Amino acid sequence: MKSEDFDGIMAGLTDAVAYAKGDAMRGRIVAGPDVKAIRQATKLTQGAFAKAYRIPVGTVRDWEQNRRQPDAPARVLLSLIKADPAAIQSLLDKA
Amino acid sequence: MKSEDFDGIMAGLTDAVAYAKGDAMRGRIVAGPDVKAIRQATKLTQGAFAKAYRIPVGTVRDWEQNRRQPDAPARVLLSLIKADPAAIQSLLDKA
DNA sequence: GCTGATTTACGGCATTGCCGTATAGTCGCA
DNA sequence: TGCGACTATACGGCAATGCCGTAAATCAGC
Repeated sequence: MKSEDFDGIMAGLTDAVAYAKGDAMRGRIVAGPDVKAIRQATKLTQGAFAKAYRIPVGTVRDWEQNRRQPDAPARVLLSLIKADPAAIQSLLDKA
Repeated sequence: MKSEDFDGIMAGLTDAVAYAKGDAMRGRIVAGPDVKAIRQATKLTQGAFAKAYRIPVGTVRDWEQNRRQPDAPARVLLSLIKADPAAIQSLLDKA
């Protein structure tokens, strides 16, 4: 198991504990798309991801920190990126 | 020339007049994506378009009426749809 | 002329988009 | 060990959008 996996598990545990305490502080337990996971799947930094898909960095940050929930159109875009990151990128470059 | 063309020309003229009068009422002269055009290229109604691409109808309406400017993530989605409507749809169905 | 479907037009509130900046963690290097 | 560069987290804050609802207008077919 890789070290990132551990981080993921810890995050999950932290959420579980927060949930048990009735403390929603860290974020919604069951929520929208996991932007961080989608981005990490592309192996890009927040900055690179933002540029690649033409989204303001600040917005990506808000999503990853669960400060803001991506709205409907944004969720569609994210699911497209998740489904086929490369295809979306090339489509974007050509456009 | 088709009748729709006339409508387009009229809209253009109306904008030009508004612009000359310094009256921005009707909308930005040079503006964001022409959502209506993008949708019509798919030959779908607002309702069908909304469902197909998982965007709330109300949002599509606001865009077409120039009441709201699609934000950055939405613009990306729209340009993807414009670039390859079919590809995006199938990607969405599979997701 | 009437009817159903599509679109336009608006009111309105909660929520997000987006920017800026300060703090913290990581890594390689002198 | 300490510095600089890079990446990510945290958060303040305002303008603007997302999204819903509904009434009026326009359109297509009977």
